[in-house]
Amino acid sequence: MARDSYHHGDLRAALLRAAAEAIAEDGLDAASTRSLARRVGVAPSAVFRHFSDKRALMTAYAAEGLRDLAGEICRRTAHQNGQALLRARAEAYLDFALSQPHRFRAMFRADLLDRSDRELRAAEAMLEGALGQGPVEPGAAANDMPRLAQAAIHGLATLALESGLGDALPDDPAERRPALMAMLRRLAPALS
Amino acid sequence: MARDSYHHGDLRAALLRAAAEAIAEDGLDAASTRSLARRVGVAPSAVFRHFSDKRALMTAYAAEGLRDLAGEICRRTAHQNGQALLRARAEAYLDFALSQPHRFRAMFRADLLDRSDRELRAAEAMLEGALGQGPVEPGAAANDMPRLAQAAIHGLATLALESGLGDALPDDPAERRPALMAMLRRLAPALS
DNA sequence: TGTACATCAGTGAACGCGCGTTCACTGATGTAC
DNA sequence: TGTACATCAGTGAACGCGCGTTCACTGATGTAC
Repeated sequence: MARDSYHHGDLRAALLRAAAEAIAEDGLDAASTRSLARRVGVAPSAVFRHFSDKRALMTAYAAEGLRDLAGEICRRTAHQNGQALLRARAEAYLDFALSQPHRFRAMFRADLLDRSDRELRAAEAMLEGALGQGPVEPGAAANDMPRLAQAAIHGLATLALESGLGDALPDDPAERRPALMAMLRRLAPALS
Repeated sequence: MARDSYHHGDLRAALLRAAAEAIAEDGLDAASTRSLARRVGVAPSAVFRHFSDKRALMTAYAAEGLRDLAGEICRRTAHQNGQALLRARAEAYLDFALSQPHRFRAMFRADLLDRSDRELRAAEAMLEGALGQGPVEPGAAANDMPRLAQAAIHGLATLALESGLGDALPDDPAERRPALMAMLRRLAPALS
């Protein structure tokens, strides 16, 4: 991790870690290739030895986020069924968005990402998988309800982050989560 | 509209019009203060005679968008009731997002806006009003269903714009609207 | 085990860029007498 | 109606900035004999 020699060891991973830190602290604009290089203690040009361009870096960063979210959802919905499964899934999604807002935003900023990237597509598929395994009997017809549920939760999360819910949401950040969870509880039955 | 004299006439409005055009054509990054000044045919510094800073300009731009969306919703839901009202509202919201994606994004980009601006807050209230007058008997208890419905539709719109719906949505843009409307039709009953 | 050499992962300087914003200014406008 | 003057809305030059990316380079690494 520390710079033990001329060669870094794993600069690629270090840059992604730096991006995660910088973005968590100061938002997406803090993730310039130069500032990340600075953070890691490396020349600006070194970045391009590991990423073809800035977009590639952001894409890798976003893919990691999607994978993490998918993982978190799987973890928190394991051994759950029916209504409880849906609720646990939604809560995991919302918690992720609320606790890592900048990261969450980056994951859905098409303008920053390379949609054709294989790693990104795989990560998206992984998230879809985590969201898709609904409480549906195997063999039943394709069901897009999980997707609608995601849309609803995604909208709730996005609006909450961008203060798009107006006075439906308390200003105090500490009270936001409970308020959102309450809304969620009302929403969940409608989407089962 | 044309520059008929040394004084512009209504530079403020002209700048907002320029922003609308530039953003519609080339996205949010195209709305730098300098490029807007260029577009209008005015010195870069002239912008700051009408807006205290860039954020103020973007805020005015977003407020206009929110008002337009609210207006559009009102227009298309007039004389509607019950299930039809909900669907018309959702369709108006989705159509706005799909037909003016960059503009729609700007309206919900908290990082670009001054949330405390009075004009913006008024515009938000206007949109809430347009969304809030649900099919609820007057005198009934406060109902946050309209907000949940907005969240669902907002999520659908956002995910569609950012290609977050994966293969649930056709690649061909022309087929997207019908596909989304179909999803909407399935969603609407759940939210009444 | 020791040396020669190809490969790899960095360096450092430079490129051109457009940005947001400021300042002292000047030309146009409209108002008061 | 004509003139004096305050106000207003522009100009134009300059500021400092950080950005993404390129290039020829060099020092470190690991492999083959």
